[in-house]
Parts: sequence; C-alpha cells; structure tokens
Amino acid sequence: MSAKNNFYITTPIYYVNDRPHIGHAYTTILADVLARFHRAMGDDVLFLTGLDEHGQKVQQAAQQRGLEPRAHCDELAVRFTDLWKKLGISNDDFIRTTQPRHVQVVQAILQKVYDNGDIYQNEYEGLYSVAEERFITEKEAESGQFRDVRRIKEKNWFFRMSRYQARLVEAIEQNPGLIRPEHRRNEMLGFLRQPLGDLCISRPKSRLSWGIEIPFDRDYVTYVWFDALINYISAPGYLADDEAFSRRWPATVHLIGKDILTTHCVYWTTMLFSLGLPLPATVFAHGWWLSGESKMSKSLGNVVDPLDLIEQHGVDALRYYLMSEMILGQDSSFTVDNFVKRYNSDLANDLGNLLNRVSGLLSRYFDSTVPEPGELTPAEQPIAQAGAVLGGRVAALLQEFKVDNALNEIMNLVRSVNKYMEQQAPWKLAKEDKAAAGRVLYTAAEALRLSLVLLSAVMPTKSAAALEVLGASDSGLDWGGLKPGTRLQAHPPLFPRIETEKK
RNA sequence: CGCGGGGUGGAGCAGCCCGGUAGCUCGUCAGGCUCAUAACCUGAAGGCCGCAAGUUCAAAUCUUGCCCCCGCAACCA
Repeated sequence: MSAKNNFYITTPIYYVNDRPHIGHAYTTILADVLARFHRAMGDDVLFLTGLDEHGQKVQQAAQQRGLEPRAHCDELAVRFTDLWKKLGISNDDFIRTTQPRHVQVVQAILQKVYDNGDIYQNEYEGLYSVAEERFITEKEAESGQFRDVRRIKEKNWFFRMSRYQARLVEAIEQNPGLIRPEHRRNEMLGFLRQPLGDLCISRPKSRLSWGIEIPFDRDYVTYVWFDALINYISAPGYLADDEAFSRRWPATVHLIGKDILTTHCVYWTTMLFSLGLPLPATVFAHGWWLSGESKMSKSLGNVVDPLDLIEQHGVDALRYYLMSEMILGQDSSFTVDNFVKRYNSDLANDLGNLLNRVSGLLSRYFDSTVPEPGELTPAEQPIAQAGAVLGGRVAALLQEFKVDNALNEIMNLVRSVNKYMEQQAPWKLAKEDKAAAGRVLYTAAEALRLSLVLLSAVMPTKSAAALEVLGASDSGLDWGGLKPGTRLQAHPPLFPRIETEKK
C-alpha cells in the first residue's frame, strides 16, 4: 500500500449567534473545493467544519429567544448542516464544541497547560460595558456605541502567551508559507513587533455560565476562543486516538476569514507551542464579500442569503461564481448583476453552449456516438497540448489557493475550443470529409471532457451530469479519456441562459 | 514619521521582483458565421499605467517626495 498524502483542511467553526450567510458559505465552499480536488488527486483527505457554541453571545441570543443555550444551538446547527447539504459540502466530520469528545479534550488541555506552568491567576483590568455585560476594547469604547462603560478589575486565569512570542516570530519568519497571503503575514509580523501580553482565558461563572468549566477552578468557564481553537485537534483525535491524530496533525491548511487572523496566528500557535505540538502548515486568510460597495452586515440589512440564489440558479452556479469572482486574499463585491453576467458568459455561453454544439453535431452526423480521434493535425495540436498540461497547471494554482486563476485557465481551454470549432467548421466538414469532422468533434469533446473533470471540484453536480452526457463519468486527466464508439446521452441545456430585461 | 497592502482604458484584474511592442475577462461599436442556449468567431474604439522629480539610450516596471483608498493596532466569535 502506498502512503497517501495527508490533506487535512479546516474551516473556522462558525459561531451560532446567527444564521449562516454568504460569508460562511464562501469559506466552506472554498474548503470543499480544495478537499474535493485533493481527493481526486488521491490524497487522504480530512475536511473538518463545525460550530462554536459557547460564549456570551450565544448565551444572550438564546436568552432573547427564551431558549436554553443548548436548545438554541441545536436549532441553529440544523440550519448550518442543512445549508451545507444544499451547497454540496463534502465535509468528513462536523464538530460542535458542546460535544463530549471536544469538552473532554479542552479540559485535559487546560489541565496540561496549567501543569506546564503556562496558566496563572491574575487580575484582569479593562473597560467593561454594563449594558452589554462584557469587556470591550479601547477601540470599541471610542466608538461611543457602548453605554455604562467603566474600568473594572476581575480575578481571572491567564495563559502565558508572551513566553512564546520570540518563538512565534521565528516560526513565521522561517516559514513563508505559514501565514498567507503574504500581506497578512506582514500584518502579523508587524503586530508581533509589539510586546505580546498574556491571554485571559477564563470567565467567571457569575457573569457567564455557558462554557467549558475550568478543571482546576470550578468558578470559571473557559474563554470561547481558547475552547474553540482546540477543535482543530480534538476532532482528529488528540489525546483520544494517537494513531489517527499523528496521521492527521499538523493540519495542511486552516482556512479563515481575515477577521480572525490574530486568533489563529497568535493565540492558536502559542497554544500549540505550549502543548508541544507542531504548527499547521498554512493558515490562509481570505477576504470578505462586500455587498456592492459596502460591508455586509446585519445592521445594514444587506446580507445576501445564499439560499435564494441556489433556488433560482442552482448550487453549482453559486459555487462557480463565488470561486471565480473572489480574487485571492482580497475583498470582492457581491452583486446579482455580476452573478448573472458571469453565469451567462462563462457557464451558459462558453461551457454549456459548447456541450450543446458538440453533442448536437455528433447527434446529427455521427448517430450520437463518439467518433475516432484520427491523426491529429497542426490544428488540433494546441488544443491537445493545452488539455494535456491543464491538470498540472490547475493543481499548481490550487496549491497556491489561486482558485480564480485556476478556473480562468480551464475556461480559457473552453474558449479556445469554441474558437477551434469556428475555424474547423465540422458542420461543413461532415458533408465533405467525414473522418476530418470526426477528428474535430473528437478533439472538441475530449477537451471539453477534460475541462469538466477539472471543474468537478467546483461544480460537482453539473460536471457529473455533463460527463454522463459524454459517457465519460469516471474518466481521468489523460488526453484520450473519451472512448470512440461510446453513445452520448440526450440532455437539456446544462446552464440555461438567464434572461435579463432589456434596458 | 506606529505597521502593512493598494492606486493600470467604462467595470474587475494581470504585468512591476529579472526596466525595452501595456495583457485578460466583462461592457460598447462594426462585421462574419449559422452547428449551438439571440449563443460562437473576427475586428475596432477607448489608457498621458495616482501626481511630481530623479536614474537610464529607454520606466507601469528602479529611486525619492507627495496625494488618495484600504487593512492591522489583541483578549469582541
């Protein structure tokens, strides 16, 4: 048995104080695309996502709804898992921080870190908002959005994060791939130029009861982030299944939004240092979806619900749009207008229409059967060559998280096939030189097949459907996967054009 | 001088590290084709590459200064 490469990818575990929105969907789809691609390449994949269920805001959200926190979480958990099902998410595990398997590990880790001497008791002093019942940051206080702010002191437990600052800086400097994209890495290095304080990791039960009890002090529960981050190791079996854990850890990539960079690059890494565990290979922070020009936020009421688009145009179209439109590591603007444009030009006009052209011509002139490829002429060379190397190019780009570039590469092949069809005009050739027409149609169909195989990670449903039309369901990335003599299936348009009203 | 990223035809991006015809997708206009989902193909218009100075035979690309936009500045998920 050959050892398969471990590919362990995580999304953040989502905080259940609100229902899922496009941001959650994006991160999870991105992880899903990478997971599917690596599975197809034969890697041993663990794709983990889940929910972060403890903490103040969950407690408050539950209270407002007149529910017990657990009942509130259970209800929202269904919303998330339902959405993942609709989005075609192929996660291998789904962790909830209230699960015993997680709680046990968190408590064991707290004890372990405490025994290491990395946890100590001290007074926490900070600005406290009586109205919000929580500590707020200087910046939040300056915003003037909090009433009854006063400076108070509170006894708490602290994690000796400062002890690992030098080691962390060294790790980041020595490993350019640890934090990506690069400007986020710079951001963290800049942040770490300041002395790092210790992290307050407890909350007194008197003001927050919904959390994991600290094993050596029952008057406190664990600060949510200390609890939540541990999911990345509790799920694959830390302290529970050594064999499985050693196979999985360190994670290949933690996929996160840019808003939780510090928690992952500073809190989490120093926690791992304290535990004596290696750091993940990569923490990748993507940008945000903006609604037009402005940030998407509940208070602005401009949050896009992914479900609406799925119902209207299908999951794969949404997945394709999100993956192709978001430029690596940057913010992107989400508008229905852009969605429609991209759908029509890429999916309907270029890809779907090409399938129609090819299958229509094969139906008319070749009795819906894949013809013989024949001898390739100089006209076919560029197509065949591009097709042969495309898989490698896509893999290399995905390695760099350049999903948008990878999709563009694939669509370039599709576009070049449309061009090739125009130049070769198999609908004319069919009447004069049947073999030549067969060669052209075989080449076009084969390039299309390859494109579809590579698009499978992004559009699993539509790609599978189209490959079935070509009778090439489980074909690979080598040129020539399409077998002459195979019968084509009839099919409706793959991506019906979205008709927009004329202006 | 807190740290960092960015300003390229109407929109979104690439090119900048390793100076030398400014590229791609969408949009606009014209033409072609007619196998196809009014789809496809070809061509054109449209840019003093944020501003200024410098280095150089030559700068979007290197140097300096300035202007503007954005992110970070922790214990909030």
